[in-house]
Amino acid sequence: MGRWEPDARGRLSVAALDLYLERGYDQTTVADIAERAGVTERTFFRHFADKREVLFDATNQLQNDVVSAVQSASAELSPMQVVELAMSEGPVFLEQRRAHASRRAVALAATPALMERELLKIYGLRTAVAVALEARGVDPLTARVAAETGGSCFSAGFAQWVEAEDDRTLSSYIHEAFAQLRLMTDVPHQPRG
Amino acid sequence: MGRWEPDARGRLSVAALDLYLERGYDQTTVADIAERAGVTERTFFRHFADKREVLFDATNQLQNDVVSAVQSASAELSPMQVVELAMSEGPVFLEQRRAHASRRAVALAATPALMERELLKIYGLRTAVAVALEARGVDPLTARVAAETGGSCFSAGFAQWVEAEDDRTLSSYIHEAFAQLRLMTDVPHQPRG
DNA sequence: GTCTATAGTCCGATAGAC
DNA sequence: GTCTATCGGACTATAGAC
Repeated sequence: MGRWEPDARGRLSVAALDLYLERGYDQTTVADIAERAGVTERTFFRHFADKREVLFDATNQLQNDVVSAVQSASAELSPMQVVELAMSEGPVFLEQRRAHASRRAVALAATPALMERELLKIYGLRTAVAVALEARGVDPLTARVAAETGGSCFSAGFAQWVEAEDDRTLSSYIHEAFAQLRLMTDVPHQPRG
Repeated sequence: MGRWEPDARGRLSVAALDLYLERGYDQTTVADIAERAGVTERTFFRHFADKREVLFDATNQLQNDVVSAVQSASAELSPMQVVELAMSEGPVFLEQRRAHASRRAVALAATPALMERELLKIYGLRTAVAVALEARGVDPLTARVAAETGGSCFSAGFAQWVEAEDDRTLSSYIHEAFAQLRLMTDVPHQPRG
């Protein structure tokens, strides 16, 4: 056993979310978070670049998993099918963390500064998916639109999952959003090739 | 003529973009911007809430115009058609400002802090469009997916417009993104209702 | 227009694990 | 010895309070 309690990073993340919910993001100082986690302010900034990043460890993992899913998807699938598969199978590790995701969503909805960071992360995810599609030989415009709209379906599904109080999986909500998108773009007035 | 040069707000916006491009966002202080605009630091914060907001006057106007277009669209159009119309006709005032939009895009791409704010604004736009669709009687999930994916097509089209060096309109790029989306979701393996 | 709190950076010091 | 995680203090700039 070392000089310090292990997992300072994890304690900082927990303390930060709790405090953001208890008293609000603006009313929480980095010193408050560090104190509750039993470390100093300086340690906080060695683990996290800023006061927002402390809530985004899982989001960073999400991007890795989704991109991996794109890369390992069958070559026979269309770009949109690849995106639907990756966006629904990549985040399986979140299925067991719905309560935490829900509390986190409350903090994000209450704080524009946190929502900004969330949106930047999702934007990074969309961009990474577009790059991964291009690496499969998909042309740039198709890759961009597939990644963008796929990200939209992920966001819409995720938002419904954290708000709902049933037992449905995140994956099922994401598939539902994709299905809704197919229905909506399949309107009678639109000509098809 | 008053005691001060008119349009301090406009001068601050121009000075900020120029400085962000010249020396970078992080290397530019609010004092620098105020000095170049011929006002005090205090005046900057009276016009803009923070150092990022100074680049987003046009984005705020964009939301108003797009929402108005949704509200005044024909009742016979499908939700997706309403969104395509609003997303392509709302931003007509940008057509004459491509050079500025392009310079601004360079600053955003180089600065995550500015990109965060841009994404928050676009998120606000999507949300406002979803609300406007619901006010037309569209069910919430349909409204959300339509607004999300419509926003994606706007972003994809806008990104291509600022990067391109041809004479095509922003509107045409946005329509192209919507057309691409229709093609992509219209794949043979997908069952249709 | 002045004052202040706090975010975030940079310098280095310390102590255990290997 | 090297590597890695902690801590201390000084410092600038943002942003809000008075």
